[in-house]
Amino acid sequence: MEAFRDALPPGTGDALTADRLCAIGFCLHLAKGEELAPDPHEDRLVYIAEGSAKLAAQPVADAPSGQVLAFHFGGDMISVLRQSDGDFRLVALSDCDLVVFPADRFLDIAQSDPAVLRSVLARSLQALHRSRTRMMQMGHKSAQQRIADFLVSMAERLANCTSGACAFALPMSRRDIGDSLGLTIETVSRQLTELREAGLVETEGRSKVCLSDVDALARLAGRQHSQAGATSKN
Amino acid sequence: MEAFRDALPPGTGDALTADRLCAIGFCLHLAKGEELAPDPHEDRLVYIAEGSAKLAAQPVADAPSGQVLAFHFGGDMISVLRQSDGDFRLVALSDCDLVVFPADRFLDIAQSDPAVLRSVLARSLQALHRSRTRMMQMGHKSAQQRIADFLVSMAERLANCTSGACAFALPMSRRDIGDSLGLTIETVSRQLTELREAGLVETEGRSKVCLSDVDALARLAGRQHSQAGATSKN
DNA sequence: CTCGCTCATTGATGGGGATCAAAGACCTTT
DNA sequence: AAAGGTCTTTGATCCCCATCAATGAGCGAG
Repeated sequence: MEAFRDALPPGTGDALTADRLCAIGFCLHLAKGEELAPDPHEDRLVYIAEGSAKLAAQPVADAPSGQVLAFHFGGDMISVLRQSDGDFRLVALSDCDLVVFPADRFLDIAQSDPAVLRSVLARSLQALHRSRTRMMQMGHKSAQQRIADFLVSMAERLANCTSGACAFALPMSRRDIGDSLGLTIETVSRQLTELREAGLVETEGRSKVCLSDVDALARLAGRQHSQAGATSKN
Repeated sequence: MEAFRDALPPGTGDALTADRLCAIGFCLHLAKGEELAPDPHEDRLVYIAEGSAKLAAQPVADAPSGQVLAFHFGGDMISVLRQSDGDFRLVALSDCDLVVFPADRFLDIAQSDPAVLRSVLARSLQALHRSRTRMMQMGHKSAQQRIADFLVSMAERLANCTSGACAFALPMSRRDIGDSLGLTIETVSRQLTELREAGLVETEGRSKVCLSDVDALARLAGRQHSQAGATSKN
C-alpha cells in the first residue's frame, strides 16, 4: 500500500486524497499461477506493487491457454474492465502483491483531485497509443521481428535497459510469449535459437536471457529509433 | 461545432464549460485524401463532426502506404498524440468536418468540470480495451476471419446494424482495409470473393457492399456473441 | 540423488497468405 | 462518349509459420 502512495503523481494537491484512495483499495497477494477472482459487476483498477502478471483472455477452443493481451510488472497501474464478452483474467506469473480498487469509487474520489484524474487519463492515453502501435507492428511483422521486439520491450521494462547489453529473467513461459505475439511455442523456440546463433541472445536455463546488443535487436525488430527516454510500459 | 456540443456528456454540469471548450477548438474541413497537418509540439484531441478518416502511420520502406491503425467516422472523438517515434497522420477518406483541440488546454478546461474529464477518461479506457481485444484477435485469426470481423464492425459503425442484413458503402480502399488488418490487397479481394461465393456478401462497384447475414459473418469471425447494445467504436 | 513430469527444443511436413504478374473493372478527365 | 489511369480481381508460385511428432532439458517432490 505504501508503494501505491509513492506511485501517485507528485503534484497530488491533497494528501488526503491518497488516504481516501487507500481506504477503498484492498491489498491482495497472489501466489504464482493464481489469478485475481473476476468480478462481473464492476470495473477495477489494479496497482501492481510487486511481481509480474499477465492479462489473458479466457481459454477457448482455438486458444487452449488463453490469448495473452499484455504483461504487467511492479509499478504498473492497470484497468481491468468487466467484460461483456468473454472474461479477461489477471494471472500471476510470479508471486504478486496487488492493490485492487473499484474503478467507480476510485474515480469518484479522483474527481476531487484533478491532478490524479488527469494522471490516470494520461496513463491510459499512453497505454492506448502503445497498444495501437503494438497492434500496428503485429499486423505484418515476421516471427523473428516479433521476438526481437518482445525482447527489447522486456529489456526496457524488466532491466530498465534500452541500449547496449543486459541480462534478466523472463517471468513468463514460452507459451505465454507465443500467446502474446500470436506465435506457437515451437516458433518462439526456433526464433530464439536463431537469435542465439546470430550472437544476439544467450540463454541459461528456462528463464534467464542475456541480450548482447539491444540496439541491434531493436533494429531487427523494425523499431525506428524509439528513444531511450520513452518509458515503454504497457 | 454545434455537433461537438451535442456530443458532450449529458451530465456536463456547466454550460460554460462547453463554451470555453469551443473557444479553443478550431473547425477544419478536409477534402478527400487530405490530411491533418501534424504538430510535433503538442497532443491533440480531434472530434469528427462529419465524414470518415483513417489514422495511419507514416509510410516506410516495408509498408509503402503506411499501416492503418484505425478508422474513424462522424461522432468519434480521437486523440492524436504527438509521436516521438514516427508520426501518425489523420487522413480523410471522404470530405471531413473536424474540430481540433490542443489536448493540454482541453484537459485544463475539462479539469474544472470533472464530468467531462471523466467522460474522456471512460472513452479512452474503452478504446484501450477495444484496441487490446482487437490486438488479441489479430494475433491468430485467418484472413477470412479478419475480413468477416471487419465487415461486421463496419456494419455496426456505418449502418448501425448488428444483426440481420444491411447494405452500406465502404469509404476506404482495399489497400486501406488490408493495411488495417495486416493483409495484402490481393488477399482482401480473394476473401471478399470467397464470401461472395458463400452467399454472405454482395458487392456493387468498388465501395458498396451488402451483407445478407451479419450474424453468420460474426460467427465466422469468431466473435462470441458480442452484444448488440455494445457500441463497438474503434 | 533420482524419479517423474512439465516445459523447451528440434525435426518433418503441409497450408495459408505474400509475392510476382497480368488482365479486367471502375471512375475521372477531356 | 472515349481515353487514360487507378483500383480491383484473378492466377501461379514460393515461403513462412502452424501442425504433428519425438527427443531432450530443467525443476520439484520424495
